Amino acid sequence: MSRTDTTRRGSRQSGRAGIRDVAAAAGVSITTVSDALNGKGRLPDATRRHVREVAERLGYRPSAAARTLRTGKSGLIGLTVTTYGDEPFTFTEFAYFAEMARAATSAALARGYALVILPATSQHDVWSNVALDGTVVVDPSDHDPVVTELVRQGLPVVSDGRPAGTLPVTAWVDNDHEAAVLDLLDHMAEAGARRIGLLTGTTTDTYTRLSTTAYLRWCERVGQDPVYESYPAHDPCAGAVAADRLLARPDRPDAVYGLFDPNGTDLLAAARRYGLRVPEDLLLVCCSESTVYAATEPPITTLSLKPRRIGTAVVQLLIDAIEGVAPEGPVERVIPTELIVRTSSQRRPPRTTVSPPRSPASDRP
Amino acid sequence: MSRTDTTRRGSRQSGRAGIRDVAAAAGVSITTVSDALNGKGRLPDATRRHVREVAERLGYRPSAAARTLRTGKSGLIGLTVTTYGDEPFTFTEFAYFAEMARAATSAALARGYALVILPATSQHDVWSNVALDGTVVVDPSDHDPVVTELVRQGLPVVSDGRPAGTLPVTAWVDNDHEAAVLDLLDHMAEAGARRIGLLTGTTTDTYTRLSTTAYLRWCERVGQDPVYESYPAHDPCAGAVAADRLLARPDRPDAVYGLFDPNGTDLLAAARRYGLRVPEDLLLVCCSESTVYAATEPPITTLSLKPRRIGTAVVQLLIDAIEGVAPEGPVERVIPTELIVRTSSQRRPPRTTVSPPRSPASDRP
DNA sequence: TGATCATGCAGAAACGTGCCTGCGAAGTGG
DNA sequence: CCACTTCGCAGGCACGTTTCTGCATGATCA
Repeated sequence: MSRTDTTRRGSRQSGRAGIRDVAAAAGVSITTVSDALNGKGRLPDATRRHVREVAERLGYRPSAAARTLRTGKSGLIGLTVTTYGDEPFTFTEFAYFAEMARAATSAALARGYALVILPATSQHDVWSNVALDGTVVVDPSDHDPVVTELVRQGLPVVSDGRPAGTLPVTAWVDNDHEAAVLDLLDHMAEAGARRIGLLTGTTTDTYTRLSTTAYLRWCERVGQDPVYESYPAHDPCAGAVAADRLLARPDRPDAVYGLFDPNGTDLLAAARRYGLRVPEDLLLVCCSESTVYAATEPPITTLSLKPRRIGTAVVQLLIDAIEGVAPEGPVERVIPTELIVRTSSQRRPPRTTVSPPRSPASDRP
Repeated sequence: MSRTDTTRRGSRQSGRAGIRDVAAAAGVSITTVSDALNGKGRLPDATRRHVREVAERLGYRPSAAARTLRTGKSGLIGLTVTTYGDEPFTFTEFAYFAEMARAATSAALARGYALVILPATSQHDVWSNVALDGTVVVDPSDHDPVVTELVRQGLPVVSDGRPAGTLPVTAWVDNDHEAAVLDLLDHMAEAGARRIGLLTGTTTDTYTRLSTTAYLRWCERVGQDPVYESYPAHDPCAGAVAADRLLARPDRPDAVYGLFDPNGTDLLAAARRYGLRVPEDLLLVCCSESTVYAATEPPITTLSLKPRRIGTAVVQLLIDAIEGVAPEGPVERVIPTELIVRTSSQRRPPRTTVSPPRSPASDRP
């Protein structure tokens, strides 16, 4: 009677073996199978081994959907990238995102979670079609609708980038952008820069805003007139144009810091166009994670935001919150930046000649 | 009676609104809500609008887990990267993977699917914890255990890279590696190469094998003795050493093709060490998607495998198979490669002088 | 010897949907 | 006026787990 009930519709209906099939094959109940496989309940080792063996023989894999429905945990976390403008999907366009996403994926897997990459501007379809335990949001805008929707659903949200305003994130991770910019400007000034220009963005995200105000504060402190050009960061052509404008100004700077990844090559090209030598006539620093700048002529000093450490920290905090390990109240974590000094920001480099046969050691540090 | 039954345990038990809450609030049955929201059944527009409005007001989002359990479709597809050796997660180490993953993610989202990146060597935990509708496998090895397990579960599997042996994949996408190598060797021979060397790998994956045999065939055809060095592709240091060995040989080649991404810089460094000028004394080509090689001294000719097109094609085929749009039998799709010719493989370049003020046009084509 | 208790397991209720079945009411043709 | 179709919607089962509750059985103890 009970046997016919458990095998109600035949054991091979859906092709895959279910927990009922295992129970029938092992001659035990569904409960016993579940307990044996999950290490719960009070079962003698003999039964446990027997059930495990039968499950193995049948190639049983528990249904992730059913488990998620029952337990409320899916083991999936989302990684949201806020796409600029109408661009379809600019992820990995910048090396920062690629590095950060890689570290986040690794960190998630190490703790038994899988990571799903979702653009913020995606059709709502995809968002509600995947069961998430929590989400990492990259650079959320003020009053971000995605974030508010997620917290309304009761999901923990950790942001890469200090949230603007009163955005109710569970935790956030960021660099100290202001300190980084101040430090970097000091570095250029020490290298002999008299008037430092800035290549910045027109967007209002936290990174752009903090970096720009830090620049303005620094200018005020040292008594220099600000010299900067802004452009929409998502448009690479606009970046090249802005770089050109900056060097075409009557009050042309003798050093420039570019906030975005492609600014280095753009500024280098513009400098060549105006016959400016780097670093003799123009000091150059840009914020980038790209390895390209180790191989340019000359190599360009970059500010690294340490995306790997950020990606790892963000995921750790998120999983802590999901599993309830997190302390009370919002958590903030600041990751130090690193200035990778290369030729472009040293007015008196070790070798100022354009030596063709460089030593191999200088290529692979 | 029926009302108390539907709201059995109170409507606010789990915090989120369920379909029952919507039904109760709208004064209709669960079936009607489901039909109204999914556009099924026969309902007058008035009821449909009313239900949609109530659902919107309550902020109702259907449970992805429940829907997956019911329908059997999760809207998730996996992207497996076969990690080399014990390396934790070499994904995006090579630009090829990064580009391919990005294109795959985009293509999946465009069709309403989300993409999960999973390493093949991960603990089985993660694999069975996420409900996948199908999987993309990158460069599966012969008799790949992951692939066989997946097809045993009845999931469609599409591979990037022609499967070796009788691996039962649903479809595959690949370049014509043999044709690409033959074409590329011809190109170098036309540029004046007399003896072309090869930097290859010790692994037995399809890409390495096909490329190497194509090289050997070409050598036989033109009557040249093969000159090659092999090394484990996952070890960057080994690559540098192998490049050095190749140029240190008594029968030193006057042209080299490197199969892997970092080979270009490695060979360039080795050439400098031996005082060889590129391209005057040594022609250089390597297979890479990295933009670094546009900016090296000199710029290096690369073979692009078009990872974006591959990533897109792979996902399209997979989703076709999932949705049953696919034709009978295995599908094969060959993506053409592209040889990006730069200075390193042209013995008589347009400008052979090291002109300092290059024209801006040459930087941004 | 009867009461108490740990042990080993089975029953069954959820979890939140989708969809098949079916039932009353309203319209329609003879 | 009756059979018959169509419309509009409700009931209820099933998806495959986890887990709470509970029931025998043998062991232990007063």
